[in-house]
Amino acid sequence: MTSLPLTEPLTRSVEDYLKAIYRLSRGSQPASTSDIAELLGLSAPSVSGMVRRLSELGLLEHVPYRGVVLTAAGRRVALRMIRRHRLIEAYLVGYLGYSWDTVHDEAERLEHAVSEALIERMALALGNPRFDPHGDPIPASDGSIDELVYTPLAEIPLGETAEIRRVDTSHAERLRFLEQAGLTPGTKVTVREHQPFRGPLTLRIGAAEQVIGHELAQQVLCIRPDPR
Amino acid sequence: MTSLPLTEPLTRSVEDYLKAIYRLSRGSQPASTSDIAELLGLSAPSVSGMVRRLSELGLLEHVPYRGVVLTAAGRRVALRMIRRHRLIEAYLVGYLGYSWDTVHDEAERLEHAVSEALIERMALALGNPRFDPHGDPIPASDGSIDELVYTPLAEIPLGETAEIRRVDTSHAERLRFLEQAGLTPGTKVTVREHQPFRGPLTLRIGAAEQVIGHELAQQVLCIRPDPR
DNA sequence: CAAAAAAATTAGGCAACACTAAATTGGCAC
DNA sequence: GTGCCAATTTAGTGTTGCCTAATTTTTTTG
Repeated sequence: MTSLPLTEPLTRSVEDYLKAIYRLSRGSQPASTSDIAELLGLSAPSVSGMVRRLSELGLLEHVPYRGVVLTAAGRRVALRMIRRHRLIEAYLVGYLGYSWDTVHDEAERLEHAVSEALIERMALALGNPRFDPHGDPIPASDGSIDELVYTPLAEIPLGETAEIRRVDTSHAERLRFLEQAGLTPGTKVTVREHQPFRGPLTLRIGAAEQVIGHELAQQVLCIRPDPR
Repeated sequence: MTSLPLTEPLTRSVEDYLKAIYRLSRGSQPASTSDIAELLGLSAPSVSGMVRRLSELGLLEHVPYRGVVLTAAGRRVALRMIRRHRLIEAYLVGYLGYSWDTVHDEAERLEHAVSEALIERMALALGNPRFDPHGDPIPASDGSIDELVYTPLAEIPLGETAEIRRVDTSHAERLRFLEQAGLTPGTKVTVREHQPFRGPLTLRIGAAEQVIGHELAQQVLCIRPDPR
């Protein structure tokens, strides 16, 4: 069975739902109505209604009261949106002087308006990058994506040096803090101290020391020099 | 009386209506319902309905059965959209390798999605251009625009040499023809022949000769070396 | 200037998407 | 295993923005 070309143009709303569901069902857990509502800032009944429509469109499968999983067609759309979003972010930072804490909102709107042709031109201008400014992988045009497995900075053992590869937040203030602290992809950090009970970590970054909270350190993803 | 800040975000539709009405009421003629419908590809009743809403929002004034004129607030919105559209066109041609016949559709979608900040960054990258690739003037951020008066190529007297400054169409095929014929802004052309009754013109462009129809020649706008 | 044609408006609907309030279902505690 | 709480769905509404059909107004024309 070949995948249907999916001719009808999708609305912004539909694209946002699919993207949200994709994010929520990584690990192939079904996404729950309330999680989707939470992520999109909508009421649960709105989500219920849209979920029915999307399942009628063949973009997802819905088991009532159980949750929602994307179909292949739905996943294709979601990955296309993620590709657009991340390439737009990369382009805005690379060519238009945006900082990594301000690109998200702009990309969030542009991703729905941009043509396939424009996306490919941006990709070309950037040299087909594989990661966006936050270190998030950019899906290829065929929908393939390499989700690498990283270790959260919060879980790096005391004394070890790790290299930051990805920052898993789009919250502007956090990103600004991280940048000012020097905690950006590509940087090497050593864990100097780590208070118990989800307490703060003290890091050495080059010559400087920096303290950050446990929660934030969960969102800073690293590779370890000798992985275990 | 100061101009109200107009806080509410406008929809794509509203922005398109205001842009269309602005275009139609140059020369300060009121725009008719059917002209708006024609330009936007909508039915007349749809336009009637939207016109009422827009007049309630204070964006235009409507005299029933007579037509529609933008208010200062409406004109401000229209000019902002036109600025966006033309800057986007200029940017896509200047930085992303678009040709002048393909930028229109892309800009038509992006103009609704782009932030003020992004527009200003594009303008900066381009060096605050005053004209887009078709020679259309780009309104300044304060809404000022210099609509220069040009002479259509169709009205240049026989034997005279004129310089093309602007091409008044967004029709892709026409633009492609004009480009291939060498009839782009900045080019000097001499009118060699002009058949009567809106017949074709024969032009000399550098060393080459080119015949174009009267209708198209109406859309190619020029300045005459010694105006009259 | 009256009748026909053209233009505009009103009336009545529909689809997408959001909401709140009310009903239903499922899982867990006891 | 019954009862309760949380999650979910259904019911009923509102807004935007489009449509067609019917009506009204304006313009044109013989």
